[in-house]
Amino acid sequence: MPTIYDVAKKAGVSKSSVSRVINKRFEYMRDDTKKKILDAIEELNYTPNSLAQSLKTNRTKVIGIVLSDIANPLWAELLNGVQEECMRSGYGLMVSSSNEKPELERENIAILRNKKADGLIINNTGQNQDIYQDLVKEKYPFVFLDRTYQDVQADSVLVNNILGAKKVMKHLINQGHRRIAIVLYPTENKSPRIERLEGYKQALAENQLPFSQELVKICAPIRGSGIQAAQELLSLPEPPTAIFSTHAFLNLELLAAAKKSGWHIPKDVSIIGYDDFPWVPFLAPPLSTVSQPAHKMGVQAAALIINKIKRKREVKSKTILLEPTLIVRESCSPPQ
Amino acid sequence: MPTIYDVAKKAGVSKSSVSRVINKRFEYMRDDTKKKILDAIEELNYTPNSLAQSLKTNRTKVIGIVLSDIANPLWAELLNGVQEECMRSGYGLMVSSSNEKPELERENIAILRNKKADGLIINNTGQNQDIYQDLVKEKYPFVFLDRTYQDVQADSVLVNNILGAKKVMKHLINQGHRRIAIVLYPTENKSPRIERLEGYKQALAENQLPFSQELVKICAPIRGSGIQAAQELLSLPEPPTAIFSTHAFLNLELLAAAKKSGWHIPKDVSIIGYDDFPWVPFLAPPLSTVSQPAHKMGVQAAALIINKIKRKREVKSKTILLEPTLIVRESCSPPQ
DNA sequence: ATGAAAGCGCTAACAG
DNA sequence: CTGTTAGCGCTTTCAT
Repeated sequence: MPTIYDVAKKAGVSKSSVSRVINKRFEYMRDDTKKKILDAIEELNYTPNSLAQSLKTNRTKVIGIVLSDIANPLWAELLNGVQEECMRSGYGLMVSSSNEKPELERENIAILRNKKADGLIINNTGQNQDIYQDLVKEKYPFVFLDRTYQDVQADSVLVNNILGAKKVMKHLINQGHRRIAIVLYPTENKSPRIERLEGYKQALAENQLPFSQELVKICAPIRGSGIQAAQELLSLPEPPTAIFSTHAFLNLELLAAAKKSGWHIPKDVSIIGYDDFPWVPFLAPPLSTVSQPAHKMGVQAAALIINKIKRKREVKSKTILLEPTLIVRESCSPPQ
Repeated sequence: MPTIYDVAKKAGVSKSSVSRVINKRFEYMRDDTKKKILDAIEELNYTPNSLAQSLKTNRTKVIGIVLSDIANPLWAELLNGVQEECMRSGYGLMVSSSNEKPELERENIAILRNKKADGLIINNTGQNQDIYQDLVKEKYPFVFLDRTYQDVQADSVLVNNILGAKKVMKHLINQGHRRIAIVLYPTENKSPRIERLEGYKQALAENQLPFSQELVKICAPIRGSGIQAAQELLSLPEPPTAIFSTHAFLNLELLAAAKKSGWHIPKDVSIIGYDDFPWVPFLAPPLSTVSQPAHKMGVQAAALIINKIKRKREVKSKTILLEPTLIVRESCSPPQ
């Protein structure tokens, strides 16, 4: 690989001049030297060594993202948006996944920092407050994605989960449902989970419906827990007429439970889920869901962090709150 | 951030000794100096600057992956495997997606190379032979993932697509189907597409069934083309009794066509698809599909490239061929 | 068993 | 307008 020195030699100038060309500092440069250098670069097929540049300038033009669960197809869409925006701005993207494990999140953040990512997008596990605080303290640029963390003063790109839950509840209540259950994973400081539950509660209160603890099912974060939850709900003396699923995995487990137990959806019980995907219209039955703008979230998060990297000056921390959309299909009907 | 010099000063030794500790070259080091240095590192909370290390050693401990379409959920699973293996070996992972566009693939590979990724995993678009050749010529370590490229002598991690197609065909033929259609995207040098079609043809030949061009539907790589293909097939004077879909997106479009046109699957036509996901059992009807070991593919590809990076010596290029599995559900039945 | 010194490829004062 | 110089933080001979 040719170096800046080779170019300088071939063009008959100093390295400084070549460096000026690389960095487009043409202000005081004569056109003919510029041309000589450009020609030499062309001829040698030279590209600056970004490692050397980064060492010198302390900027890598790489951002890192820590996902909580890369297996969730929502993130695939989101990653697409992030990657798009990165390319647009000439940034590279390092990806990692914590699989909801706090230790892995720590490790991933450490790796990304060690590789000198200019900034981080963090879909936090909610279990590493000290690290998030450190980042703030050291003014390491980062944004929270999809999940915020209350005691940490940082930029975030979020979807309004209270609103999402309320849209769900409004739809069900309008259909005449009065006993509505919610299934969710343990909240564990994860803001979307907390807020969806909160939206559920608020909607009940606003409609003068009683809150009943037995209709709130916290599912262990393992496969199959949603099936059991559904079965328990439907075995209640006074079972719910509708179930609000707060997670894409749980959506499927509710369908599995119905299949297993022979319930008809929506005749026996209405189901409404979270997260929409291209295959959701073809499920049995086509599921009504809350759709989140994943791609847009990705673009915005990337744009935000890149912007933050560029102008390092203290800006008041900013939250971008996107709106979810309720998509009505055939999995809900008025209760019998 | 403390540098190696700070550690040396605090420990009262030279930078060389600190470097030896960082790189675990303890052979000739007295235990007490080792301890002094370790203590200083601890105390200062020092981590070596990986940019400086990389500049010196020409290794970044980063690998890059170029996906052809990050939106396909198959890659989410695969990425998970890649990322796992990367962490295990202490490698960072840079991700990009070409969205099947050759120019984007070029650009992504260029970016990854510029960032000095030690090796590349390429899910190629099949349209950039010159670049793949360059990589080989320059001995830049890379492996092809899921798609190989015939004229390029490189390592690959693949799934046996001929076998996949044959398993599909065997299942259908055993059920009594004689007119079986295949829908696919333009082959465009993409080995899985070529091979699935090839497997289809071979299976016909081996079972003394005629090959009929009208039963092969090449769909434009845009949304909705599969719907039209299905409608054309079913409007044939002698329509197929079964359709083999070779792509996860087309699976859904066939279901959409059925829904739109009121066909019952499998009564009116049997459908069998490619790629299995957690939601496939809940589709209407539960789709029989070919399942590919995506996670395993990711792990193997990462392991292969990391291995290749480590021992640079010329090794004969290696292909790992994994087996797909046919999962039978309810979307196929003997023809009427 | 340890240190001195050169240099990876680049940028950025500072001179001139 | 352009070149000289001094590093960025590390590794690696080569001495001792």
